[in-house]
Amino acid sequence: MNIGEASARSGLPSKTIRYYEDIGLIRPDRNDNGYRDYAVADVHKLRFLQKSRGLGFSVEECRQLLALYEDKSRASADVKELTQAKLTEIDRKIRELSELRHTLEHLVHACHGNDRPDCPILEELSDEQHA
Amino acid sequence: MNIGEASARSGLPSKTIRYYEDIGLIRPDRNDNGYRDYAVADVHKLRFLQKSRGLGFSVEECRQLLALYEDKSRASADVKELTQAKLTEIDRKIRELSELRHTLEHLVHACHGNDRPDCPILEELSDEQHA
DNA sequence: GCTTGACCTTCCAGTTGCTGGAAGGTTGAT
DNA sequence: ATCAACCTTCCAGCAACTGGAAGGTCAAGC
Repeated sequence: MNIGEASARSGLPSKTIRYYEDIGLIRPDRNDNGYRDYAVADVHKLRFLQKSRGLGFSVEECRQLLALYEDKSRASADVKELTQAKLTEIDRKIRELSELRHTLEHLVHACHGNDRPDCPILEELSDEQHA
Repeated sequence: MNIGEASARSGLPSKTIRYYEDIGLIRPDRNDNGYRDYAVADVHKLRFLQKSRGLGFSVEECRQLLALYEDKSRASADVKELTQAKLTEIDRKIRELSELRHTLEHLVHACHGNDRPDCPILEELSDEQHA
């Protein structure tokens, strides 16, 4: 499929997809006319990239995550260690998002308007992290 | 407190903290010697920024989130709408992180080495998102 | 009191990760 | 055949830092 369809299916702008090719994250085929030709597997990788980038992983981290999937020898200790590190990071992010969610809910439901600055939202958030 | 301590307490590099001041996210006092002087509340904001940036929110989104906290009139419909939008976004991020976590666990425990490319990890991830 | 080292300051340049636009080729429909 | 809607490369610009130079401040030790 052409880049336009890959874009539509992955949720990434064509520009970004070409950029990801530039930096070696994906390697689509080329048609005789010079157009890029994306396989379904490429779209899966692009969706994966779209999500992991949106979740605050750097491009290099995304490269590692993709490598985890592609690495033939991913049963190795190295790969398991890296994966475990990423799992820990993901758990932390989930925890932080839950805290952020709690904070915003608190803002909407509990602190409507006039009880600030007694409303110690950011303090709470910080304290939780300190603990 | 000086920027060094604010950095240590917030987890943000001093460089980044100065940058956040440049773009108007925080406004620390200045001592007579010209040094920036951070209050505890500033550190809370910085921690907040450190987290929300790491969770994939843009600086502009972080500015909105901070504004939600600071806005005197945050009981207004506008603010509630924005907050609700952010809550939806946070829920999506949490869901995506959970999927990513599932994928990685699958990589470590189920697909050790030789059962690829039958192991349809990215396909799964994509399908879940399609649904 | 003077030096040393660890702070702090500003400013400017470089990097990462896109993003927009120009200039031009391809394709499919009218 | 021409028109719109694709695609191509290339180059410039923006967002969000990041590093380094050049220099001021401060507390400790001699």
